[in-house]
Amino acid sequence: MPDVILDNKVFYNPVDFALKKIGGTWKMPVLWRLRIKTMRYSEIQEHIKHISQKMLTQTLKQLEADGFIDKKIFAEVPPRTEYSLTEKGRKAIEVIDYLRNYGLNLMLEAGINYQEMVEQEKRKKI
Amino acid sequence: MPDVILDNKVFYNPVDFALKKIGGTWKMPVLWRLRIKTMRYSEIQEHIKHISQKMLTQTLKQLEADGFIDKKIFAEVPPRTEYSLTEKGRKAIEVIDYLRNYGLNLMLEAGINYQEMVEQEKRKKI
DNA sequence: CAGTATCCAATATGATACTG
DNA sequence: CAGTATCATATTGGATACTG
Repeated sequence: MPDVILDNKVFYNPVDFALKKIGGTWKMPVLWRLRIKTMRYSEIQEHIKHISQKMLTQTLKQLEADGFIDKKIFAEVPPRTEYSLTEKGRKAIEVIDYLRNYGLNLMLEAGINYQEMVEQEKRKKI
Repeated sequence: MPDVILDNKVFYNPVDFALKKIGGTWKMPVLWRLRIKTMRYSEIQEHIKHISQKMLTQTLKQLEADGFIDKKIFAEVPPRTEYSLTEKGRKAIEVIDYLRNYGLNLMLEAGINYQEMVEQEKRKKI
């Protein structure tokens, strides 16, 4: 397999390329939240447990630069910014959905019923 | 999303779980090579450009521990070891194939015809 | 041949304080 | 509210030398 160089980065193969675009700890969680609706910065942060301001900002910046999301700034006080999926971002959702189902299967094989865990957490919050 | 803890590791979500099992730089390349046939250590190393001995050993060890590959040691001199996919490993190939196709599409959008690059490299070697 | 062991560099992520 | 800037830490990967 030949190496590919783009924007001064080296990609070893197509999977490496895909995962350098939407992989890492936070890109898929952010895209996944946006599949439902347009969200503002603080809203995304509230929805994703553990994510720091630094990583959220960095993740949003890269996803926008790579064309997966759109950013709309409203000239208001206090400022408001809204993020939404592009068509390219919506294609990525299919990949995330596929990977997510595979992950759920792997977890079941390991004896973890994740969907049930999610249900239990909902009940606690009510 | 609740966190999941298994073997002293924290997983944030199902995608995180899947990619901690078959993600990283080298696991998918190794699994992908084994989809064709059983291979020995040195054979895998020759097929995967850039991979170091350390990373190959570590990758094989983790894939075996997680049940994606089988390791068979032959009591010969010099020693011979063969690695092959398990049924779980063959399921992972489907995921890799999916991700690979997505990566090829992303590359095309970025103006990179990877399949053509692979063809050109073959011609050079002949 | 098929690994181990050790040390080092690069990158990814986190914590904290500050700002238009 | 939506960031930036800086410093610290953790994880990953690479280089090199050695071994049953």
